[in-house]
Amino acid sequence: MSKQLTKIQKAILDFIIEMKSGNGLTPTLAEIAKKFGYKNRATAQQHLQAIEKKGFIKRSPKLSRGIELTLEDKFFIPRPILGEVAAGNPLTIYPDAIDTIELPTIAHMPKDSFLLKVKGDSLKDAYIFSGDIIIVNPNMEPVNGRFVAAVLDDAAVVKRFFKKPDCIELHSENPEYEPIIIEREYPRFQLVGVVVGVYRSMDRKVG
Amino acid sequence: MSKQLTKIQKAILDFIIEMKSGNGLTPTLAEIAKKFGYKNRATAQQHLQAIEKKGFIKRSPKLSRGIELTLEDKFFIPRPILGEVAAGNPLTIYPDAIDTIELPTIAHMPKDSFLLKVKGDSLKDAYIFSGDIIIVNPNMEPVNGRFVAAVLDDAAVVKRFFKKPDCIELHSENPEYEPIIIEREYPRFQLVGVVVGVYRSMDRKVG
DNA sequence: TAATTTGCCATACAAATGTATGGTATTTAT
DNA sequence: ATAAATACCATACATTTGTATGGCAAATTA
Repeated sequence: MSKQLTKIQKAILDFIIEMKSGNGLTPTLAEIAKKFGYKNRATAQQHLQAIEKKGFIKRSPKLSRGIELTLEDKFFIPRPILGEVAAGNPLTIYPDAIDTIELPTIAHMPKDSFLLKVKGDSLKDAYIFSGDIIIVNPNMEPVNGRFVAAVLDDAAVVKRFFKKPDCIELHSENPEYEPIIIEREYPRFQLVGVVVGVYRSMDRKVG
Repeated sequence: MSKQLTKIQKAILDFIIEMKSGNGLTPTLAEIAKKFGYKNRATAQQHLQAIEKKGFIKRSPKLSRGIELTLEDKFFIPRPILGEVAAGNPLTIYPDAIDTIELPTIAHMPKDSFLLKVKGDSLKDAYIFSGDIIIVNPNMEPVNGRFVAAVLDDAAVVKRFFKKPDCIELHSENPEYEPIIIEREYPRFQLVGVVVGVYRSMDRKVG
């Protein structure tokens, strides 16, 4: 493998990854320069040359936003995990990312969705296991029977959503857990989003 | 919802999606014009204006490659699945896509990776279930114990890989299935790639 | 029929973009 | 101690890019 990146080079690479993960666009030289307070694009350009020389990116000459992440050939882009959830024993959601998972680019998420890492086996009846990553979309209308992530008394849970005429019910897959019933105007409940997918990295031993 | 797209407008939108799915970059006006044989960018620009007016894209003014797919928040992008695999009863791999999966957002598909759809419950002991999508990386060196996809007598299988001094063994997770032993130079065996991840869309009812 | 939309052309322009070259100071390696 | 890499600056240039304007023929809609 090539040499290591310097601190600044790594920061720039992180910015590129962040941009790409965010809006899908790789930054231009000007955007990099602005982000890091450079007074001209040449500085950014020289950093990119160094990063490319070390093999972390590949640039298409003359192509705007033409930075390719060599990392992507390894298929993974690091993404922050916002918290851990357990359907049975809710865990606290952390304000900042508690961990980073490398999600394959193919499992890219809708712009404003986020990731939660499942802890414990309380979702195993839904075929979701400890260590799996769930993708949560906060801008999706929940439909009865779908899995949703919700915050309840400052803890995060993942359960099936059912809207009843006068309340909302959150069901566990495991019948041993009683459904949680949310009365109208329950102040300490907030729906976070709909679970749109599950991803499991296979580089660890499963089973 | 807005009006429908014309044939040409749809073709341009498809091209944008194709570009974004391919290298992650949304095309410039010049690239669209070139693709469709226009002699200037203005024509492409006018089509984009029409497409935007109908609500299918949103453009960031002055930003190069600044086309956003409005679809992103609402819909999912279809992607080809190259075949079906079942660890127990191998199925034939098809030359063309047999189906499509709807992956969240315009996922950037790494160039040489591909998807296989799992059929049957023979991988259930590995926590992979019927309907799950496995992501296969053909350019990765298999390590003992990892799951690999392989073609054996024109059928695809997914099994754990073990390299022994004089042969290769493919193990099922389910002990009822006998390990497949590949002698050296077995002509009808070809390793396809390493399973790097599993993705499960949650828009269907699981469990 | 008249009005609008569609689909293309040409030209023009300011801003953005990638690139090249040369310079300076500091840090790191040899 | 000398060389190389690092991290910034400044300036300059050809292309690329998004945008605007005007024109024209065909198809669609009112």
